[in-house]
Amino acid sequence: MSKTTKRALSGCPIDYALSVVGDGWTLLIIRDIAIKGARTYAELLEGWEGISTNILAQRLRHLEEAGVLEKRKNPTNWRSFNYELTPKGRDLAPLLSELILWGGKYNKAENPMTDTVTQVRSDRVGFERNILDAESGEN
Amino acid sequence: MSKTTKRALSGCPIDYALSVVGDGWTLLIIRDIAIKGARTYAELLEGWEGISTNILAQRLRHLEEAGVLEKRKNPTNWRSFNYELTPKGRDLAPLLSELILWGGKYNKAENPMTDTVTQVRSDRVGFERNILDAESGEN
DNA sequence: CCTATCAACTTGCTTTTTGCAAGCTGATAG
DNA sequence: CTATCAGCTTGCAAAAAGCAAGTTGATAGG
Repeated sequence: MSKTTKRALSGCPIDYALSVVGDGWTLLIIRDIAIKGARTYAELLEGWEGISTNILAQRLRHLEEAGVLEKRKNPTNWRSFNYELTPKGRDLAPLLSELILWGGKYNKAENPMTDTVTQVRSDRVGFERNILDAESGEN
Repeated sequence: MSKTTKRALSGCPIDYALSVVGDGWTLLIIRDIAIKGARTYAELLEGWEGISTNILAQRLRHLEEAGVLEKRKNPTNWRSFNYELTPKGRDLAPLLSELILWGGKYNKAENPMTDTVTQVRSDRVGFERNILDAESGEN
C-alpha cells in the first residue's frame, strides 16, 4: 500500500486522515511531541517504543510535507532542531483524546499512563487546550 | 514492529489502541462495517481501496481475537458469515467521528463522502448513536 | 587554520510484511 | 455424487521495516 495510491485519492475523509497519520508510528511521534513534550530528533528516538532512526527520519519528513509538523532551529542549541506541531497537527488533539479514552477503557495491562487517562476523563477540554494552545513562535 | 512487542506492553493507552487498530487497513475495515454497512467477507473485499484477500483474512482474525469483531452465521445465506462489531468495536465510533472531522477539514481532494462529513458536523451524537446502537443479536 | 564534537541524519544489508494470482475447502442444492 | 460458491490458504515477488555503522557540517577550543 504505497503512500500515494488510491488511498488518499478515494476522497474519503477517513482514508485521507489515515494516509497522513494512519501508520503504526506516526501517532506515537505526535503523542511524544504533544503530550510528552519531546522536541528534538534525539528525544523522539528515545521514545518508549524504540523507533529506528531511518524510519523516524522518513516519518518526520512525511509529516512535515503533510503540514502536520514544522522543523525550526533550536534557539538555545545551535546544532539542534525543534519539531513543533502546526495548527493542523494540534488539531489532532481530539483524536488523541479518543485514543486515550478507548485505550484506557480496554487495555488491561499495568498502566504507567493512568494519570493521562484520568486527566482526559476528568478534564478533556483542558487536556486538549494544552495541546491546541501550545505556543510555538508565530504560526 | 511485530504485533506483540513492547508496543502493547508499554502500558500507554495510545500504544494499546494503536496495537489493535493502528495499522493502515484496520480502521478502513471498521469504517466499512460501521458506516457502509458491509457485513460479509466478499463485501469487505470490494471496499473502495482494494485490500488483498490474505491481508483481509489476517486482519479479521486479529480483530476477532482483540474482541472488536464477531463472526456469526448469516441467517439467510448458509454459506456466508456476518462480521459484526462488538460493544468494544462500536465504542470506536467517537474515534471515527474525529477522523472524519479532521480528514474533512484538511483533505482538499474531491470528496464523495462530503455527506458523511456534513452529517458528523451537524449531528455528531446521532452519527455515533447509529453505530453504538446497532443491533447485532444479543451482545 | 585545523581538529574534535555532536545532533541529525544516510547508507547498506537482513528480516518481516504486503500484494497479487491462483488454488483449496466443504456444506448443500440438484 | 457432482457442481456451486463464500470464504478462505498458499506460494512467490515486491515493498517496507529494523539494525548497525557511517556521513555531514557548523562551531568551539586549541
